[in-house]
Amino acid sequence: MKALIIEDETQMRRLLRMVLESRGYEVCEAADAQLGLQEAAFHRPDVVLLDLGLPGMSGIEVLQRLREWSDVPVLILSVKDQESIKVEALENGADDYVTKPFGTAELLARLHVIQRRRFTRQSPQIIVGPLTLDLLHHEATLDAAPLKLTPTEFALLKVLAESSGRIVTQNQIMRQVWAGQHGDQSEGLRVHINHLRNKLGTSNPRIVNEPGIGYRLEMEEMEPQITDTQRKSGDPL
Amino acid sequence: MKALIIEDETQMRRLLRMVLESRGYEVCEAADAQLGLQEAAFHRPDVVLLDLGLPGMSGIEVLQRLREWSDVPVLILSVKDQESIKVEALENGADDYVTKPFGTAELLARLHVIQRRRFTRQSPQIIVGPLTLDLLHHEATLDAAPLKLTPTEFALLKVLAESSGRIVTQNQIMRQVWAGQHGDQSEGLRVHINHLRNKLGTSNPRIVNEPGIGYRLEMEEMEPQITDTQRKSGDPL
DNA sequence: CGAATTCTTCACACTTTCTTTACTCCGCCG
DNA sequence: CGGCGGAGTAAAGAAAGTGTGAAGAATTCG
Repeated sequence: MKALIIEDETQMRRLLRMVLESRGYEVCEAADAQLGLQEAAFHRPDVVLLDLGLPGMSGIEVLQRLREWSDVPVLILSVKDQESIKVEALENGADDYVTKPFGTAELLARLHVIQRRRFTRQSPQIIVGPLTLDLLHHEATLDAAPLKLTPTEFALLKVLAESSGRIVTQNQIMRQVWAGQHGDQSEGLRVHINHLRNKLGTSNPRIVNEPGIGYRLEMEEMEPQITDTQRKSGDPL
Repeated sequence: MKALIIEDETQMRRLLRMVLESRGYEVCEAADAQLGLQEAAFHRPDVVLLDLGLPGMSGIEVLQRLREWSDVPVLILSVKDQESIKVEALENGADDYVTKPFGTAELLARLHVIQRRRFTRQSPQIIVGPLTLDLLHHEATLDAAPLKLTPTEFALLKVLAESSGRIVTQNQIMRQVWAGQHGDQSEGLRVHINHLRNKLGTSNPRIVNEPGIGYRLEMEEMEPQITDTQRKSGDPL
């Protein structure tokens, strides 16, 4: 996943690059509007971060030029918090708008959102936080980095992600992943769960075990709203 | 611009016709699968709206029959919202998918997109790095040097190049390259992949295999992707 | 018709993935 | 404490998928 940063301040460019690369993006930079358009044409990024306060050509104009030939998602960065400028940028085809200074969490979240919006027009996907499963192409990405999954692992993760947050019983998993052949118990399942956990890493969407029942794909760090109604309703199986 | 509606419910047909005609489409209708294929052959529409829930022949089968001789953009209509059905339709050559009930605005927007995509896709050539496929003349060049490809090899490379960088399922390849004939599995595919790899040489656009899934035409070096190695949860931000 | 090209089929070595096995860990309950 | 059942982990064997060369069919073309 390639990201292009169009930003004149070196300091800010370096910060953005670090943030993005830590999430698996391939980053290229441009220090002014002219270079930015060239880089966009050459590298064909999957997302553009555009500063409005560029010297020379205005950010809005860059956006207009870009939109003449590209539909790449564009996230606007600016110190200006005026509504009129937001509106102008969005009307010219920007996908979202972040005001400096901003938190890296917010930046990444908004990046996620705009990429998701673009992508879901293309092919059916299952999205759980930073995890994305492209069912048509059998591709999985975590943050912006591709995840290399075997067919069984993909099918397994798909089952978990389809009902993410809820428990999936071992029987359900066995039936959906190993359709057709039944009879043998969940012996190999634990192994594949283990492989998946390793590939998913220790953070974000985690596969948690509900002893005696099955597994659940859960996001931490989200709103920790613990309600009684939130808990699993009777799963009769 | 002619549109063909293949839909059994009279109510829905009337609605679609109204929506489309209000936008200047020339509309013809078919109430079942058999008629739909006849109409498609006779009127040669520029876009087809196909309901999956037809009596008799399944929508998927209509799509397959249609794809044996036509590249017309097809927009699937269905009440079913299951991901697997979406995938099946898209793998069989559908261009997009709308779930009933839908807003007319969304319908028209998606129609726009798939027609534009067809046109740009049928633009004379596909370019992937140093590789160029001239679809009109069935010629391929690599680094300005002509590539001598057999018809099958060209079709195969075309499928891969059309979604370059992404995985193309073996099913997708089989259906697009050996359209019409079904039944035999990917036996000869491996041989042609091999031939293509030899002709492409060892350098830039490479055909990489995703075991159990399919193939992908990729450029440049892959960034270190996440495999079995553990990821760190601590983000240095 | 014959020759060249192209496609398919097959055999076999090789790689990746899946399953099986064996062991460990942890919480539970007597 | 110590056995028990469910789960996590690692490694080895089994299975499935893939790469490759060559030979025979099918096709095209002169």
